[in-house]
Amino acid sequence: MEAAARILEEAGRDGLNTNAIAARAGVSIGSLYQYFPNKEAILATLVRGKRTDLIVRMRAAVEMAQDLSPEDAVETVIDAGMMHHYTRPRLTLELEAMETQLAIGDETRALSAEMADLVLDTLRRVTPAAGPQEAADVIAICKGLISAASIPEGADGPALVRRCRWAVLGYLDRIDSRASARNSRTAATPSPTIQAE
Amino acid sequence: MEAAARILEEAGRDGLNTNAIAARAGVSIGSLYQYFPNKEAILATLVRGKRTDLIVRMRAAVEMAQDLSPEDAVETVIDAGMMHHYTRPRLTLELEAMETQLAIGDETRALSAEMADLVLDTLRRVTPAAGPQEAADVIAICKGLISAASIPEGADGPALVRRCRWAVLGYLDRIDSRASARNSRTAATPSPTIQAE
DNA sequence: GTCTATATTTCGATAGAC
DNA sequence: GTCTATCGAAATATAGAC
Repeated sequence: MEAAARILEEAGRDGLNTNAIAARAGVSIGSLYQYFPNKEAILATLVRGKRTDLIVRMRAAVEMAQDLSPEDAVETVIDAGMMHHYTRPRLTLELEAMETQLAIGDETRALSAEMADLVLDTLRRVTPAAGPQEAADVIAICKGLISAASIPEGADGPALVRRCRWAVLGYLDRIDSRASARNSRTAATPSPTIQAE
Repeated sequence: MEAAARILEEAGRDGLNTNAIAARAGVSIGSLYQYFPNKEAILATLVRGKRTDLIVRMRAAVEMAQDLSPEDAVETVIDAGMMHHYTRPRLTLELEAMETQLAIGDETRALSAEMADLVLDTLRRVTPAAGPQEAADVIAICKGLISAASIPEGADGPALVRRCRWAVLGYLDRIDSRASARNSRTAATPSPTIQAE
């Protein structure tokens, strides 16, 4: 697995083939096929490993964030997702690009659901009205910001976390305004930009 | 070009090969290679066409948005980006996934710069303190939300635009709070969650 | 269990007839 | 200009020796 990961980092997904993996691992192609039935199984194992790492980080962050203020809790969770990306950025990016072509759509959906579930509790501390849709949106927002930032490899970590935090809290604020505008007309300083439909 | 686009939509990037393109276009492989030097040229042409469409839409939206309120202007620009994605969603997704492996990184960077430039004027109407970084962030946020929404093909357009709008305006609000907190200590209701560093 | 050698397929690209 | 036929490379996977 580590051989495959290194090749992905050094040569990208175009340079990843079973011969290269076997050579990099110091075994023959025949031996490789004794441990994996085919190439896709290798990639799937790699993806699952990355996903497990993500879930572990997120669970730890959610756990740790319980003692913090709601806003700092959100930041802690964001930071966990970011560290996942920046631990091995190139590998993460390549694996993410390959996921769509790996016949493991069910696992992908399950991961999304678990991720949304994990962050939802933390989000609700800031915005009680938040639901699964908002959790998914927050994840999508952070993913978008993190991916965009890692394309030119200019990874200014702290600044990126800050901007993710702003985006997430800003988004949640809007949800909040919307929810309180719906529930009472005496909501404190409802944003004038929010319009009913 | 249309043959290649259709194959991408029907079979994805794995099913896209020069033989299939020629067959779908109703010509022989030999003829295909008289119009394109190699496969990459075909893909690059496809990507450039999509990009031109995006730029055209965005320019038109920015133009049209000038008469609207700042918030509605932002929404109009967001809507243009969304319509670009949803005109041929599968094709857009596949092309986006292929961009990174196409030796046209310069054009990609140029497009990002032009996109940021295009939206910046509109953003500044809401948040004068916005700069290139914020423009890039807003694009990344919308891209993240739109991509996430199109993975399960459940494209609820109006709801998605609304959530993009919230995310963007919420993010810009934070930038605003930060800018006014920096420029004057009498800023109206600075968010208590904003901390100086 | 691991190796070498190779079968098999796929695909990008070219040659040369018409 | 378009076609058929095919080359050549690369890559997945297997057979069978040791």
